[in-house]
Amino acid sequence: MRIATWNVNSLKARMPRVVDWVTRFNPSVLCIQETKMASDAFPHSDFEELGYESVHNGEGRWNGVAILSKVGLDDVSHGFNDGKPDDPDARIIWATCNGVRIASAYIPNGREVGHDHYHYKLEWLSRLRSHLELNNDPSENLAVLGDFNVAPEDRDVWDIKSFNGATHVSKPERDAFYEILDWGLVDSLRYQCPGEAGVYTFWDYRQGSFYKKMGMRIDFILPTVPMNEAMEIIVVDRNARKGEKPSDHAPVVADFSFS
DNA sequence: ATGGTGGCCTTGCCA
Repeated sequence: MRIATWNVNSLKARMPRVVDWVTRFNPSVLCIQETKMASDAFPHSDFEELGYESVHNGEGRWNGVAILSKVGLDDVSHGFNDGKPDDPDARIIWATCNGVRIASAYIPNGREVGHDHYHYKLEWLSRLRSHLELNNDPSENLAVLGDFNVAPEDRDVWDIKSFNGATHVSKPERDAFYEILDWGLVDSLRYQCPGEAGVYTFWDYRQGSFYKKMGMRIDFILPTVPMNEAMEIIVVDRNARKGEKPSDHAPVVADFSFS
């Protein structure tokens, strides 16, 4: 079972790249973030032609998350089931594919430390942890995939000194990220590459960041401990950041073999 | 060189 996540930064603008990537990598499940697309505009039929069922939680101009699957797409839900008011943004969608509970998540950016949006980000991460506690079990096959907008360690950014006082690396954000892992999820790329630095999933469009290797590792595949045991390989396809009209994020893709 | 890009549509805001 091949599972992937990709923040496409507008599915409308990225559709040719997404179709090309899906055709070549043939994932069983692809989690997409930042569709920036209204619900009625989602190209379900184009994905159906490629062999995928699809579900989308969209709002239009911003955010928007989707799951494509070749291996079933059941028990779909949007947002959090935690007894609190609905999240106003379309930032997470859940489905069960081949017996694996999957989430495609786009965590708020935060904008600036101390900004209202930063507090919303911390609250959002806390709600994700609560949702998992209330609705799931860490012994099941489950994976949260997506753009977390958090770099958990200093080596997950190109130069920590450039991030003094910045979002994505602040202690409250990192603590909130590790609170989610502490429920029973594994940073699977870090697990496979415990000694690596310079493995990134995002490079800003500005400043020629990609060519200068000024990246950040902020997109993750986070399986439960038992599911992580079934992982065979995980890679970042940084080739997807090259060429014509790339997203500013690269896909992360992992293979799992369930006995 | 004190800005750089890209995407959306609210031609400013967001990342």
